[in-house]
Amino acid sequence: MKPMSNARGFVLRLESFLPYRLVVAANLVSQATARTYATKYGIGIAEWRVIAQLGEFGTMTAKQIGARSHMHKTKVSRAVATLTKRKMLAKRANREDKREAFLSLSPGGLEVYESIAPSALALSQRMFGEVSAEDRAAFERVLDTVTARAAALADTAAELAD
Amino acid sequence: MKPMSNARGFVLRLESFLPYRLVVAANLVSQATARTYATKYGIGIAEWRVIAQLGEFGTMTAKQIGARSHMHKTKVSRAVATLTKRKMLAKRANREDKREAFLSLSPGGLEVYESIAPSALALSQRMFGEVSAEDRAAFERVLDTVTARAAALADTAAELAD
DNA sequence: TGACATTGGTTTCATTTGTAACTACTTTGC
DNA sequence: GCAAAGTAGTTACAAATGAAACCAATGTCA
Repeated sequence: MKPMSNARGFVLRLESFLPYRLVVAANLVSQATARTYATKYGIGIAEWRVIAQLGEFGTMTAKQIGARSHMHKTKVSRAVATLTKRKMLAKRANREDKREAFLSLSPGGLEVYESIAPSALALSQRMFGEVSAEDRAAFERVLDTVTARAAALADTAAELAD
Repeated sequence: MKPMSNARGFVLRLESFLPYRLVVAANLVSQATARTYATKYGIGIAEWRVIAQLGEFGTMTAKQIGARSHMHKTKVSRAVATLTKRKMLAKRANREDKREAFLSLSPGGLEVYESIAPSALALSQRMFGEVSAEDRAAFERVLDTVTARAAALADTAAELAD
């Protein structure tokens, strides 16, 4: 199938359009990851992210989790709710500010973390293992700048939206 | 906030975990893009992708669009439906196979394409413009391998799921 | 020819998601 | 000390989404 050239002779090639390719790749990664977590551990991505944050930092408020993991606060709220229901989280009230609560992994949650984390690394290895160190470094640089730029753009676009 | 080390002394640092960073970056890009398209042209991402494909290739079936754009067939179906409702698409029956239909941009649809495409490029420029040519090349290489690997993994995970 | 499997595409249904409204609490400014 | 504004987190509601059932048409193969 050849790209046709249209009235203005202008063609946007999606195949080489970076934002598009980035999103497609991420969707596939996300899907593969989700499938693995779901089938092996019966847990969704949002839940896993909460566990991962708490596994890494020990104790956080829902707000902190949301900020660090770039998740919407309702998503965090629901993930926390289901994890609490499954006894994977410990909630401790904050005396100084009763609106928020300190969250951490329960022994059961820690167990899940300890068992998923290595398998997450293995999965990552399967996806990025072949990539050379230089390419990986470049990849990270690009991700950094793009993340920053896109975040800024998303904000300004959100303002324009009103 | 320092990462704590847990029982096994094992810590997964999400900040430097590539799949995670990839997905976060893509979400931001996707959000920025969606916001822009929505506010400026009143169109969603799925609809835009259909338009982009048809703008690039002229005439395709829904199935081809789905395959090329990595979209679920129901998503394509719905996007096509709303675009048809807005008179941006022309549907032509296939005599040889009455199940499928040939889709292409109507004059109105072409107009939309012609006006969004440059602005999409501009948006991409704003996000990737600062990236050096070498880094960009490396970035594309990594995207290629990761896309392939993740697609394979998503498939096998799907099989395991049953 | 005619049963059976397959395919392109749509629709139904349950789930997921984000927006907005809300509750409970805290901070600010007077 | 208190009204107004702001914040952490939850909930209600509507829109988006994917899995599976479905329909019509085509292919297969005996």
